[in-house]
Amino acid sequence: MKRISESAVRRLSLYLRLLQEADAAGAETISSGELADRGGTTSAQVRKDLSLFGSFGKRGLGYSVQELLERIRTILGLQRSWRVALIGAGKLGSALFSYRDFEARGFDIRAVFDADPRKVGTQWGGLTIRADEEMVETVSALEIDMAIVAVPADAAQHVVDRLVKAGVRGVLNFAPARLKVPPGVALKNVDVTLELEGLSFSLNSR
Amino acid sequence: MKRISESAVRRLSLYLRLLQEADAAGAETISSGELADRGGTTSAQVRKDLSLFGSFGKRGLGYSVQELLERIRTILGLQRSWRVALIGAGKLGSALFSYRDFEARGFDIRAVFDADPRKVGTQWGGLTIRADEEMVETVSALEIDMAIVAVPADAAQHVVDRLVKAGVRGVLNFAPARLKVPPGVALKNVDVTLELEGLSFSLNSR
DNA sequence: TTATCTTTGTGAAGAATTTCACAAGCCTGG
DNA sequence: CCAGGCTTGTGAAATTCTTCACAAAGATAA
Repeated sequence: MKRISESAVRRLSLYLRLLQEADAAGAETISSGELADRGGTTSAQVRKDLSLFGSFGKRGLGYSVQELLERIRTILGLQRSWRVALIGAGKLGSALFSYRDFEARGFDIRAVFDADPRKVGTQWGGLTIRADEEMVETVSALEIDMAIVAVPADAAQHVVDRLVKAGVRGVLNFAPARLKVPPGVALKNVDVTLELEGLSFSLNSR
Repeated sequence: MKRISESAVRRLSLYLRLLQEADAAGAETISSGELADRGGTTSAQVRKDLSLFGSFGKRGLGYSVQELLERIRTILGLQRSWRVALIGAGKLGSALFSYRDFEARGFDIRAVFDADPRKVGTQWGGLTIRADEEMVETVSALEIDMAIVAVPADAAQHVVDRLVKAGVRGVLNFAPARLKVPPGVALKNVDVTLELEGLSFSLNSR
């Protein structure tokens, strides 16, 4: 299959959200133009993105909201739910954990780890925080698919190495560090400082 | 001046971090190849990125770490510090507020707002949480440059409208919503669900 | 000094992504 | 059934981004 660019995937994810809104608003069908307006892109872009995976629309009418929802869910692999581990029970970890929107979208946090012995054993909404040392064993046993890393930068690589050893195949990293993962493991970074610096650049060059 | 792509700016921001690490490790000079290895890109890319702004290196030797640090700081607008408002004193807001790395990088949180009357008046590390209603007045008075929006999706547009009215020129949005801002206001989105869905896509297509 | 090694800066080539533009298809109203 | 109005799907063009490849220049060693 043709290679799909990262930006195309992001946009699909965005369309999914827009479709859910349209669905909640009771829309039966939606056109590429409407999706484009709401998503801040162009109708040609929307159609090209979708055409990478098939032709889902009806000429003259647009796309069935229900059908397109289902199609994009399938494309993104969201028909199933994913087992997620959260590493780091600090403030950020806590914020992410209680952001229960994840669950609604099929990302199911099944385990939480922290390096701090004082936190280990604490209950977080039905889960017991475990020690980092247990990570490899527990993550394997629970068949965790992906992990969210919310630890300090200097601990991140070590954590990721453990996760990889435990068979995790995707990592979402919040630590401001460039992590190394072997091929076959997907890695995404969220770096807030970097975003702020991007804003700084924009504000600076006017 | 030539248009600079967003990806180039992100990479500059990354080089800045790598240079700080190199500096801390005592390096005097660094080559495009070393930067590329550490940053996960290519040496040609590094040189192209830098050449957008001038020629800072010495052939045969590389770049002076100190000088390049300074140059990139200038390019990104980080010689000055920026006045930042944080909107939303929930878990995420709290995590962001205590992430004091921002301050070290010149992003100075000067005001915190929340819609919940029970939180208003609370002290957060020297700052008093203010009511949303005060936003326009206070943000103008404090000459806030940019804002971090950490409120629920359905409140985000309203918040941003207020911020724009108050003269804010950059917004970093954490709410899962597509926000509208007038031209002249920079907007960046951090959307964790979208990143997770990107991972889901990767794991799904193997 | 000269030969060799390294690394930059940059046109030019190549690849990827986005936009254009239009034929073809479907719907509605008459 | 036909005409008019929309909207898709998609080659082709345009644009943007990345990689190549090499001359030029500084460093080093003898």
